[in-house]
Amino acid sequence: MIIATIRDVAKRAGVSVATVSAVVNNSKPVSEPLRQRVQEAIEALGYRQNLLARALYTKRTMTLAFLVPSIENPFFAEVLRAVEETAHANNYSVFVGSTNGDRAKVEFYRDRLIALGVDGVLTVLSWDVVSSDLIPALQAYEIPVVGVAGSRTLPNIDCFVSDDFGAGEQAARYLLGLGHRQIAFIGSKDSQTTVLRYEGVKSALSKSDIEPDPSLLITVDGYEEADGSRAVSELIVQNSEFTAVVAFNDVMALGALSAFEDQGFSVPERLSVISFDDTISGYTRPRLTTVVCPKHDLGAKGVAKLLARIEGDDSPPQIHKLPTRILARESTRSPWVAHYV
Amino acid sequence: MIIATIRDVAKRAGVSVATVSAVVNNSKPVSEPLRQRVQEAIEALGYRQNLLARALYTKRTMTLAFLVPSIENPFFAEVLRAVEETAHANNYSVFVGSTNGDRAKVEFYRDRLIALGVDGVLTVLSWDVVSSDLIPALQAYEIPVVGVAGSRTLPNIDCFVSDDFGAGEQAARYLLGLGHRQIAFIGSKDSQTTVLRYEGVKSALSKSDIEPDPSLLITVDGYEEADGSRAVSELIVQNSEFTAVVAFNDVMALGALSAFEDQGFSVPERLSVISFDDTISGYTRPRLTTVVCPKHDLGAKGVAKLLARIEGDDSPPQIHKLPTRILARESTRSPWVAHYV
DNA sequence: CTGAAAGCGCTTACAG
DNA sequence: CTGAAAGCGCTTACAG
Repeated sequence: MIIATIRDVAKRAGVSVATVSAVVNNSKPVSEPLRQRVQEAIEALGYRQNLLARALYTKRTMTLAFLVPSIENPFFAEVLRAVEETAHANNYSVFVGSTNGDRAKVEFYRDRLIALGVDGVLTVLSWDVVSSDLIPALQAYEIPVVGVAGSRTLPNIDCFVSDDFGAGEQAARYLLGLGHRQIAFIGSKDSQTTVLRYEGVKSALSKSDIEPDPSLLITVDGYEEADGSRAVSELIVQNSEFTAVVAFNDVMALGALSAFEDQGFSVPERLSVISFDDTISGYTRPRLTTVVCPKHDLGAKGVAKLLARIEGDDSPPQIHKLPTRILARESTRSPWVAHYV
Repeated sequence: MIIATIRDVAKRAGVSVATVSAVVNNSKPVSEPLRQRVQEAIEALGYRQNLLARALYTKRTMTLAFLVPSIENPFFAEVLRAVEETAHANNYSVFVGSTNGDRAKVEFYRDRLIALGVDGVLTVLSWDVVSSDLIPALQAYEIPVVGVAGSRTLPNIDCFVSDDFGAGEQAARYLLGLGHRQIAFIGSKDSQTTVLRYEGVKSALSKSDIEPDPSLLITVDGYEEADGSRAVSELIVQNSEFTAVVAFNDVMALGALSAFEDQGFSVPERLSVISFDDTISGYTRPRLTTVVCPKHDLGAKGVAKLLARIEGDDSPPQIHKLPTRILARESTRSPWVAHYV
C-alpha cells in the first residue's frame, strides 16, 4: 500500500498543502467548498497525518512518559492506569519505562525520551532517578517533569505524594475511635515512609493524651510478608500490652496476621490489625482494614499538572499531599470484650 | 538553552552534516581525525540526535506499542514488565495503551500509533481489539502485529498464548498423582479459557481411565471471588463425592476457600484446591497450589518475534502455546486420610 | 574518505 | 480565504 501524504491530498483536491493542513488541523478558516473537497480527498486516499513530521516543526509530539521503579508493583500499576486514562482523555499517548533501580536504565530513558521529543515526563522519585541527572537533563530541554508517589519529593518540580503523616494519624484515630489505647506499630527500617506514618500515629495518640510507648514500635529490615511475621515475634517478646497493631503495609500485615494466628491470638477478636496501601488487603483472612492511598488520584493529578506545565503554566512548583482514607474491613474491632494481656 | 542540531556540530567541527551523521550512526567509514573533531564538537555542544527527524527519513522510530484490556490487571502488568524489559534490551521504547473493552479507544490507538510511526505492536487479543479493524489497519501500513495472552488467537498473525489445555491436564495430573479420583471443576460461563482448561482436566482424567462426572463441573457467571464462593455452594448441593477442586483462577479459588471454610470443610485436610494464574495465590491461607502461566515468557517472546518481523522475518505466522507449570503450595494434599462424603 | 544537494511529511509566516 | 516558499533536523544516494 502506498501511503498518502499531504501532497497527494492537495493534488487530488486541487488545492495547496497549506489548505489541506488548515483543514486537517482546523487551524485557519477555509471556505466550505474547499474544505469539502479536501475532506473527500482525505477519505478517498485514506490519508493520515504524520505526527512525526508535524512534530519536527511544532515541537509537540503529543506523547508523555511515565517512569517507575517496577511496573508489576500493583501500586504503580494502578498509578499507571490513571496516567494512561488521563493522558488519553487529553489526546496524549504514554511511554512506560521501568528503571528497576538501575542507573544505566535511567540514563537510557533520559537520552531516549529527549531524542523522541516527549512533551513531558512523570516519574516516580526513586533513588536511581533522583541520583541521576535525568531531571536536570529533561529541564535543559524544557521538558516539564513531575514527581509522583513514593514519599520522596524534590523542591524544584511539582510532586504528588500521598500524605503519609496524615495516613498514620488516620489509622491511629480509627483505632482510637474503636476504643484502643495501646497501639503497636510495625514498620521497615530505613523507610522514610515508615517514619512519616509512625509520626502520624504518635501525633494522633498525643492528641488523645496517650503517651506513645516506645516498646510498641518495632522496625525490621525489609517489608515483605516474612518481615511482618518477624516483627510480630519481636513485638510479642516485648511483653508489653497492646490491643491493636498498625502495620506498615498490606504485605507485612499479612505476615503479621499469620504470626498472630500461629501464636493463638485471633484477629480481630483479641487483636485489631490495620495496614496501609490497599493492595492485597482484600484477599487476606480476615480481610484487612487498611488506609487507602490515592493511587488513582496520584496519577491523574500528576498528569493534569504535567499537561498544564506543557501548556505554559509557570507557577512555582508545589508539593501536593493527597489525602488517604480508611477502608474498614474485618481485621479491626473494639477491644472492649477481650484483649491481650 | 539552545538545542544543538547536526548542523551546529558540523559547523563547529568544520565538516559536513553528512560526516556528522556518519559518525553518529556509525554508518560509514570516517577518518580518525574527522571522527575525533566531530566527537569533540558533540561533547562541547551537548548534541543529541533527534530521533523524530531521523525517523522521517528512515521510517524507524525504535518504538513499540503494547495494547492491553486493563493495565492494572496483575497478569498483564507482569506481561508488560517483560515487554518493557525485552524492548529496552533491544534498544526500543514502548507505548502502553489500555483499551478497557472500549472500541473508541481501540480506534484512538489505531490512528495514533500509525501517526506516531511505531515500528510494531503487541496486543492482547481482547474482543474490542479483534472486532475492530486495528490489526488490518496496522498491517496496511506494514506495521507488524503480534497477539499475546488471552486464549484467543488469530490465524494471520503470530500469537503467543499459554497452553490452557495443557494447564488443565497438568492440574488434574497433579491431583491424580496425589491420589485424587473425584475431581470437581469450577469455572466461568462463556469463558473460552474455562473450556480449554476443563478439556485438559477431562483429558487427564480419561487417560487415567476415570470417567469425568458432569455433576462435578460447575460454571457460573463472572470470575471474581464471590463467583467462586457461589460455585462452591452449587457444587455442594450437587451432593456428589469429590476430594479435590480445580478452580478457574486464583481469585475464584479464594472465594472457594472461604466457602469451604464456612461449610466446615478444611483445606487441604478434607479437600484439595488448585487454581490457575499465580496472581494472588501466595497470599491466601492456605496458600494455593496453582498452575503458573508463563506471563514473562509471553511478553518476552512476543516482543522477540515482533522485532524479528520488524527486521524482515516473513515466515508464516504461527501460534505459540507456551507451557505452564505447577507451583505446589499448601492447598493440596493426598486424600488418603479423610475426604468429603 | 568527504560534501553538496535532495528529500522525508509537515506547518507557518508572508504575500496576495 | 488561498498558495508558494522556507524550514523543522535528519539521511542517503551521488559525485568527487
